[in-house]
Amino acid sequence: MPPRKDKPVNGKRLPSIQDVAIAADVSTATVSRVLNNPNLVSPETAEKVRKAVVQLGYKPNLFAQGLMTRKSRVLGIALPDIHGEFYSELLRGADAEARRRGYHILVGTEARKAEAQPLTPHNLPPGALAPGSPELPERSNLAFGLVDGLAIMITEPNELLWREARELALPVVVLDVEIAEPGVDCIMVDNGPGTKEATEHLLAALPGDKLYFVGGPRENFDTQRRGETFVETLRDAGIRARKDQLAFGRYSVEWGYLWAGTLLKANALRGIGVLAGNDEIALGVLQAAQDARIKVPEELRIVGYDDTRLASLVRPSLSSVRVPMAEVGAAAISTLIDRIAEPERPATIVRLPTKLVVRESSDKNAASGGF
Amino acid sequence: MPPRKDKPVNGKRLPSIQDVAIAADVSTATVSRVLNNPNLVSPETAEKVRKAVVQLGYKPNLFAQGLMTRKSRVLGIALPDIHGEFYSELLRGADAEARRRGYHILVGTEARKAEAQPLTPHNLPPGALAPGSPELPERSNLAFGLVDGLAIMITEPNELLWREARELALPVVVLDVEIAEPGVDCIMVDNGPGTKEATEHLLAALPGDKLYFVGGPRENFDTQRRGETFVETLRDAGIRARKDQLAFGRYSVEWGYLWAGTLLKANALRGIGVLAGNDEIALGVLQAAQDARIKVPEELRIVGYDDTRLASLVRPSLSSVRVPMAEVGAAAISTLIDRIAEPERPATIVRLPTKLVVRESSDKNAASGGF
DNA sequence: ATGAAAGCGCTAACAA
DNA sequence: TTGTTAGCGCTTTCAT
Repeated sequence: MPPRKDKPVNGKRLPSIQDVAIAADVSTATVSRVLNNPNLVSPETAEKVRKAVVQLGYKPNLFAQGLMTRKSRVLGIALPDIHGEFYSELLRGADAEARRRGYHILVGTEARKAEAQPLTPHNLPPGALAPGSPELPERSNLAFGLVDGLAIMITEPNELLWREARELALPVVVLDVEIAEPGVDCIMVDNGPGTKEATEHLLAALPGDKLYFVGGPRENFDTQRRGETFVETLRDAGIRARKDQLAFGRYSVEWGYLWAGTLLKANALRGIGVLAGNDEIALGVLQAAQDARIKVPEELRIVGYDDTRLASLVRPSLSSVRVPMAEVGAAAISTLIDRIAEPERPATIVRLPTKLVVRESSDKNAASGGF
Repeated sequence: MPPRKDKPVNGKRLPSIQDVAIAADVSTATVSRVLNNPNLVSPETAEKVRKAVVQLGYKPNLFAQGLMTRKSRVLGIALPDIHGEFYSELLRGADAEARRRGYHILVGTEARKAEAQPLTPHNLPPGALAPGSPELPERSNLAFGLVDGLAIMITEPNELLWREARELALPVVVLDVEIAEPGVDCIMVDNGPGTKEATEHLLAALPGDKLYFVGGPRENFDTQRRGETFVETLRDAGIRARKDQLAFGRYSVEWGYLWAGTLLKANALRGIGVLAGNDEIALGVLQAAQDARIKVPEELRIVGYDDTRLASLVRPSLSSVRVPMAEVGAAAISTLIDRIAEPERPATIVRLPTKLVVRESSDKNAASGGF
């Protein structure tokens, strides 16, 4: 066995499997076995090797390992933007599940704009998104090559992101949009139950024509689905929603405040009920009401969405539809790992339920605060 | 040249540098050069190669690349807990800076408990933390081997985490604690200015003996430093702080509410000023005041800390000391990348300033809201 | 300017 | 049970 050439890197050379093999007086194969398939090695040899491993402080080189096994135990997760409470919860759930199963998480923010060609949200026919244009070899923004799988969240039509992900020969799970492609699992928030519950909750106190849905961006899938369910629930109650009962804007306090302002001018903010697209919008409406001395919930009932920390911290506390973001993150990772283990299994769709949490902003008898 | 063995992985085999070389009718070395040192190759050859790269959709194998170069362009970041607005801001700043400089981020939550041996926060003598005990080869919780550098945030004494990081032959930058170790850069939040400013702001309206500091955990470095500066500022104003003017608990609304409750019982909540250890604590105090019909800011002045989104969204809006978390994250990444490029340069300490943002909770004339 | 060849550190047949 | 050997896909001398 020729002696290893000593090419020190960065000052100190880390011990390689060779060093361990020499120290333990065995072959590298045996060392490898001790680390990966201990049952193939006699207890005595294994012990010898382990001692050498500890003594030298040997850590397998993950690049070499990855080169051989094509596995890194790293999962990529691409979010539209890691801003705010919302995504941080998702990331938290994802990270917890990942570490539980011995994986690591590589985060990637998807900063690019949505592309010209919109992606149809529902039941996309397989192959419809097949690579068409010969893409330029631009440096990809996710370290795709290093990850064993990829979870991508698509909240708005974004063909480019999707295509890029699909061209990879990588297990992919998609969050927030249903893709009917074999082998692609989806994790969805089922906005239905929560939205229905919230709308009915408001209907219990107010006539259907006094109810408003104030959503986020019109392109946002969740806003779309929440708006639809809102309309359906009204219809089920015998009310056909007017166009002005649905509004779309942004997921921000400002937009909620603005929207409330326009109703205020028309003297129409009193005596109505509002289902907001998220908690920030709801808060904007709430603040506008407070500034106009309109009593919440007596004169104006408000229900937010997402049930972020904000909802339970403001006064009056905000009724809100709880969206289990941490669970979404965890489910994504869990599903991804399962698919890696079993690449050919049929695509699954996980649907996580939403649920109304009633607080003061829609019911003066609701328990205050949140603690 | 013997033909490559075709061992398809996961269905499809990705093109290797060999495939490109064959397609372009050059050697693999040339392909490599085109990708890494284009100036070493004639324009015509380069063009040929590029065409083949695009046509085959070739992406270099990052494991093989890492094995050779010992670089992955991935940076690890270990946070105590990725909960809440606070860390999500940090992560956001870090991710933005990382992608700006062509790196990716691997997140790792440090879930382990603080160890028995506490880590002295300031001016630790070099070598004091040298590896002493022969650690068990437990599976490390960060994919250390895959990252080019590591940013770790240490908010409380935690020798184990530190030692583990130091044993790696990895560039390390430490957040939130000063480590006097050669080659280790530190990113610090300079609590001084903001705390001083906030305390003086309160002193302008109230006598020093009516001021209280309600901190987070006693072990938390930031809470410690904020408390100290609070005391110093009072001293500079000629007031010697009583013990009961400093309180320590947790970084939560509940703790703030609780603390205010005890003062309330003693009928001592009116007419005082409170500097809270973070915004949640401040909010707890605020809510207690509201529940007790104590007017803020007229009868009770409150200043929070961190200036999270919460501060500008509650009513009355919360004065708060702004902590530039996104900048902290960005600085950590930036410093880390600089050190990777220049491993031997002297250790630097980056200090990011804090600054008081006055809102309604401490000054009734302050502009409302935040938008 | 280009190619041949030697590994980087590891795992996995295949032998023994 | 263990060792030998052949690569994984890439970069990088060293020749040419």
